[in-house]
Order: sequence, then structure tokens, then C-alpha cells
Amino acid sequence: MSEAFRGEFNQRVDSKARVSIPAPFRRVLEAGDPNFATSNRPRFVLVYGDERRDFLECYTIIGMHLLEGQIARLPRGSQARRLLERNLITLSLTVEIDEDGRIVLPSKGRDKIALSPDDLKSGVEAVFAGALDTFQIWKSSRYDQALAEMARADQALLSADADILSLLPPHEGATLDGA
Amino acid sequence: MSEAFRGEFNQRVDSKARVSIPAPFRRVLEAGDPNFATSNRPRFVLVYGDERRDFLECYTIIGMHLLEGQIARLPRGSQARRLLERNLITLSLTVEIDEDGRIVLPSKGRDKIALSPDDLKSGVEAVFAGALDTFQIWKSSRYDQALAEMARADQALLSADADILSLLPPHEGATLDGA
DNA sequence: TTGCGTTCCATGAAATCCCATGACATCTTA
DNA sequence: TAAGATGTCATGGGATTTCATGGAACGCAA
Repeated sequence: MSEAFRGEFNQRVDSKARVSIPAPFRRVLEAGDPNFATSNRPRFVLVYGDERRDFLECYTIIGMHLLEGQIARLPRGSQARRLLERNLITLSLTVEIDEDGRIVLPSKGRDKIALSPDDLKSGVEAVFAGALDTFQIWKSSRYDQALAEMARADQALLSADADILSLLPPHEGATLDGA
Repeated sequence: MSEAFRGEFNQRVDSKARVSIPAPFRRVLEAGDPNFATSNRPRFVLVYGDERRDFLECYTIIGMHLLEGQIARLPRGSQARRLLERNLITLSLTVEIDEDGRIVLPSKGRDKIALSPDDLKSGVEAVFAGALDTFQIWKSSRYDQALAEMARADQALLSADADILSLLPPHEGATLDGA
């Protein structure tokens, strides 16, 4: 995975529910769509399952294939497999990026992140948050809210003067510092 | 880790937020980017997370992969993992060094090290500080300030006449003096 | 016709490309 | 060895392109 989704971007959602995909993400999506070379229109998969989340999770075409392969390894008819299939495959859709680098947020997706028609009329911000092999789309206000909640929990985890990297597991094999 | 970031360099940041990467660091970044041979444009990862720091931490592509591997060893969804992912992946960017050996400091990065638009207009200095497997980018004035603070703390640790190397752990294996 | 989704065009701001220069350091050559 | 040539680096400026965003035009179906 030489290309990865990194960074946090605020994008405006217009009255027609259009959003620009941040340019760096487009580069990754293009690389992750086997069909891009011919179609010139990168596509990706937008997952809106999992009730407990209030953001959309986005996979490259290739990334989703890999995930499907993993699900297929579970026993047919097992509960785990059913659940994964429903949340990641049934409750997902493929979207296409247009010439201007935008998508239209489908209505299922809008519902999930709580973008009401009123929000669209008055103009909302969405946050795109990179997470290596996927990225997330949030309604800006909810994103801030979620971060604030987590910040409180984080304080407990990490003493005031500790370095973040101290949270890493004790290493084995090759590491950064060659130990 | 045959190549390492060493030394301290002052570089001017111009009005377009461009900075030259010190040539010795470029050599290390080139060696640490598997894609450099084909692209001829070394890339690296710039981390701007961790509120408690006021500098940017820069990883080679390979170095960041190792770090990601370590994060991936933590249980999915655990708090430690979430915190690391947020600070090291979501709040980071891949940047590319141009033909002239420069990057443009992205605006999130400028914010982090407190480079205001006014600073850019009037011309600021950045400090690049080597730290073995990573290097840091500071606004020059803050760097000096941080050094002064640290110097005070160091005095407590090290009595006036002690040798700095006395802080090293007892050695094992091969050493410089063949002991 | 009216509402919805899609395509195409417009624009200002920001990012990128391309070329130029002066300071050094190294290499070459008479 | 002295002088010139060459190369790398840090830095600057202007021209060009990309990006995010807004709106108009168009087609289609209820």
C-alpha cells in the first residue's frame, strides 16, 4: 500500500449535495480503481452500514475486493459472515467522481451522516478524514463533537508529559530504532 | 537504519511557504522511499498531530510503514490504537519534494508551527532538526525557546561536572572501545 | 409543468512549474 | 599551483495549472 489516505479536509456540500473529493484522495482512488485508465472516472465504494457509526467509510475498488475476499473466507451462513455481508456489502454503494472531481452524496449517505435538506439549503461542511486504506466522511459538526468526546477519554489514557508513541506495543522484529 | 537524520539546519521559508529540504536529509529521504527510483521525486510523511507538540515530525515512507505495522498490532478499536491512528495517520500528509529540492509547507503544517501569513510575508526561518529515524521542523523562534526550556530541565538531570555519556545504559555487545 | 439529477461553464484562490541567480565547494587544466 | 570550469544548493520571481466552489443549461420522468 504505497498510496494511502492521509490528512483531514473540510469540504463544502452545496445545495445539490455535491462535494469535491480532496485532490490527494482522488489520486489514491484513481490508483485503486483498475478501471480508471479506460474510464477516466475514478469510482469507489461508500459504506453506510453499521448503525453505531455516524460517518461514511470509503474504500477503493481494490480495497473493497480485498475485504470481500476476507469475508468469503468465513463459513457460509455463519452469523459473523452474515453480519459483515449485510453491513459492508448490502449497505454500500459505488459512486463515480465526475470531471470536476466531485460526487453527489446519495440520499442514503446523507441520511447516515445526518445531512438534512435544510442543511443542504443553508450550506454545510463535510470532513474527510484519512485512515490509511479507507477514508471517512462526516458532517462537520458531528465530527467535532465526536473528537471532543474522545479527547476526554484520551486524557485518562495518557499522562500529561508522556509521548504519544509510548502507547505503541513493545516491539518485536524490525522496528524504527533497530532495537 | 544505515542512513540517519543528523544535524540542525536553518532554512528560509519564502512568501509562498516554500522551504528547501536540507540536502543531507534529502539523501536519507530518497533512500527511504521505495518509489524514488521510478518517480525521481522523493516523498515523505509529515505528521502534524499531537496538540502538545509545536513542531512537525517527518518520517521516511519506509519508516512510516514500520510505524503503521506497530500500530496495527494493537487491538482494532482499542483506545490506544485510535489515538495513535488519529495523531499519526489522520493528522499527517504525504508531501513530495520538487525538482529544486523544496516542499510547500501545507497550511495545516503552518498552523501547527505557528507560521502566520505575516510571518510568510516578512520572511521566517525554519529549523530542521535531525532525530535519527525522523526529523523535526520548527519555527526558528520557537525552537530557540524550546531549547532554552530544555536546557533548564537538563541541568537538573546532569550535575555540572558529569560527562553526558554517563547517561548511557551499561553496554552489551560490541562497543566503540571494544570492551 | 415541476422537481430532480446530470452535464457543462465560470471564477478566484492556491498550488505547481519553470527559469534565474549568487554562494560555495570541487574538479580540471594549463 | 593558480585560474577557470563545473556542480550543487538555497533562494527568488513570473507564468501556468489545478482545485474548490458556484451557477446555468439540459434532459427526464412523474
